[in-house]
Amino acid sequence: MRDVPFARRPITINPVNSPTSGQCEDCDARHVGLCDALSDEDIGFLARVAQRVVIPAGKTFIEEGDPASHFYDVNQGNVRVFKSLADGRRQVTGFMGVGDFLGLAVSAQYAFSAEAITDVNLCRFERAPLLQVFAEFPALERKLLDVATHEMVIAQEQMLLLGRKTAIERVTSFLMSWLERSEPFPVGASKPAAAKLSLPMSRTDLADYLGLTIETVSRSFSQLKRDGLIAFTDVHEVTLLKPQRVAALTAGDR
Amino acid sequence: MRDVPFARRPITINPVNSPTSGQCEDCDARHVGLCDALSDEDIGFLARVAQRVVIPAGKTFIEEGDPASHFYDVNQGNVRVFKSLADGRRQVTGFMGVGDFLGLAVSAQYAFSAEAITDVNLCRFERAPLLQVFAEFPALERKLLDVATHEMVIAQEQMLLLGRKTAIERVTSFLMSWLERSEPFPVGASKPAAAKLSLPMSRTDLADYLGLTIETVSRSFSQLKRDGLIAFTDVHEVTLLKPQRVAALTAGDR
DNA sequence: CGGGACTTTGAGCTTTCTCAACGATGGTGG
DNA sequence: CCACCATCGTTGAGAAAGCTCAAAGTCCCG
Repeated sequence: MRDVPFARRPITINPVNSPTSGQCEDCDARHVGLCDALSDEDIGFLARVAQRVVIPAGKTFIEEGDPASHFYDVNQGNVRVFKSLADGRRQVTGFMGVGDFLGLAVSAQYAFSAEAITDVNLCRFERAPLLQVFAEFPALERKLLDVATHEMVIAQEQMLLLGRKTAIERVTSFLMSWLERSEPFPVGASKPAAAKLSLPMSRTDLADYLGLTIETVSRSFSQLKRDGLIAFTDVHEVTLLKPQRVAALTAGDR
Repeated sequence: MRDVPFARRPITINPVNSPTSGQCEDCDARHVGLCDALSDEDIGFLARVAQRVVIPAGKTFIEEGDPASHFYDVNQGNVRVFKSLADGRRQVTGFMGVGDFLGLAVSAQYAFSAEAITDVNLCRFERAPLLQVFAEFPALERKLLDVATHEMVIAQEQMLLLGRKTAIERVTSFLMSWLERSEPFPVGASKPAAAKLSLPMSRTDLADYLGLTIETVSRSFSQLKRDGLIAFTDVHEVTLLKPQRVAALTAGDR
């Protein structure tokens, strides 16, 4: 399912948008991100202007420079957001998951591209109708400001990583932040034990996210393996054997 | 005036905050950024909760990790925003100027530090009162969302620079983006002639912004000088002799 | 079982960094 | 008013981290 190369599966659009909130009940993103700002009574007004969209793995659904006609909210799966240079160099600016909001743009064009890493379920919103809902529910706009602010904090952290950290620091920093995202609530456990993580993205994605080459990413992983800090069960599944020692290599903020 | 090293001049606070809009009339930031969202009639309600603050060059006025008690709006001068690692490595995440808004934070602590590059005039807002004004004037909150979104676009561009561009590309990219900021309205002139730019920040600031060392920044400038693309009248004043040829070196977006 | 895509490992190279010295500039005090 | 000193910026030479190129290994599917 994941990463079916050049899948020919078409984008699926579910046009059934009842004004009831029924369709949101079983959504993984119901209580995170934007949607969390609305009560069960109000969520229907947002759902009414939403289109459920399924994007097959590998598919580009936002193209840098294209008219910024839609907003997206991720319900399921993982997305890479990136910018490219004319000669093909690429910078992944973030990996988006459940509850993340995509497509914020001041200008009329998207400033970035977005591709499905895994098969992805999205809610797609047209610009104008969504802005109308915002006008009716200020809580949405406030939430969006929170989201944007939080993204800014993450972006600054990433600039620090890209501008000033070594390869090993970048890789371990990524592992720890990905761990945090995977386990929003690390219950108890002052001495965190081993943690298994799924890494849906390719080494290329990772390299382009960390400002490295795939070879350097691979060598960094190998070094961490040799040192007994991590172990791979699968290329896309890593276990942090010594999370604290991994964390110690991240060169965290002062 | 600029860069008085370790100035002992104290922070000046002007407590006179009349509820009239009078004090905003001659402010350089009146019609940019946040304040631009309010009419002359309404601006007084914002001014009422503002404190005018003067920060001497070199002074840190936001410290990473401190309680995020205030917001700031730059009225005059330049500010560097940065994050640091425990061992002193520093990443400047942005240079802020007139009309820029500072201090957005989701968490209770600032995620970054801010220092005055030149002497700086700020409007300082306490958290709670400002949020109240936001509640009364939704246009402010919307504007803030625009601002945050725009900052996100700039941050993504900077990640691309830090992760994927060469030294010369970083320096020329910086020059062109600084040029854009200095001349928000490049009237006419399809063939832009030479443009003189003020670079208030130090080479260290620049290096920490571009993810380079000061030596590499210096060498890049020297190369551009040798090639006849730029010329320095002063260390902090550069003239782009061939803006288009400089632009050609930036490896812009595809 | 074979082929293609992805990942890992190795060897040599390039860009940028580090260390060092020199030069310029501006503020201060004699 | 000028000389000195501290700070900042420039230039050079050698070192190193990470990149490029190459080849071998792995895994998933058909």
